[in-house]
Amino acid sequence: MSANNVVVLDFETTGLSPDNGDRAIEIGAVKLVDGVVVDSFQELMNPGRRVSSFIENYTGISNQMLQTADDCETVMARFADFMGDFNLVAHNASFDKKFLDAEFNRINHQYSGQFACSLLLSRRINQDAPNHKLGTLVDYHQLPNDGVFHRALADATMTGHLWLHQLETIKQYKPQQAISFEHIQMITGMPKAKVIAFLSQ
DNA sequence: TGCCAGGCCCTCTTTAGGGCCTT
Repeated sequence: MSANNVVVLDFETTGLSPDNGDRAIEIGAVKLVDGVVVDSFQELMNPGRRVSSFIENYTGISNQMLQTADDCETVMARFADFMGDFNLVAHNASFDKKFLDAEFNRINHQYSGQFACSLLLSRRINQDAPNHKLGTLVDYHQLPNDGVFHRALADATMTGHLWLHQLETIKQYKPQQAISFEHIQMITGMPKAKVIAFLSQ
């Protein structure tokens, strides 16, 4: 499957670990088909308990905003319809996958898409970046943004731009080759030190 | 009461420790 056809997603959550009782409070996503945004998704969801002041300040999502939101199960069912069987991209995908799996488990939903991680890809193909935080990479690559950070759709949209930029970077090394999703996963799974040499072959 | 994430990756490594990322 082409790496240009993916759903790029981002969660805002009550904390770092669903194993510690944390829940999703917002999901945002963009659907890329042939490298173009054809659809987007953003919904707040009520986790059934108050979020900390740290999370309110970090995300700008207040307890008041969540009071009127649908519950997580309702929103995640709608998101399941949105993402379908698309492959998935996230920045530090291990984090978003943990929450996607935990929330989908609650509604007994299975999905077939595979995850790719723009953070791990950046560490391999942009070793000169100051660091690999999403905000830093948006500045470093001069990617489009509206100045909003730590909201789900804004972060998912910026990650989408980063992903497409990364595909272009790989194409410079492999101009004759169609870049597949499996190709990205292979590169990401390679030892970091060997990646540039591999791309230059 | 006291606890509080986890996978990746580098190095002063592998019988380990700590920084980077995500909220």
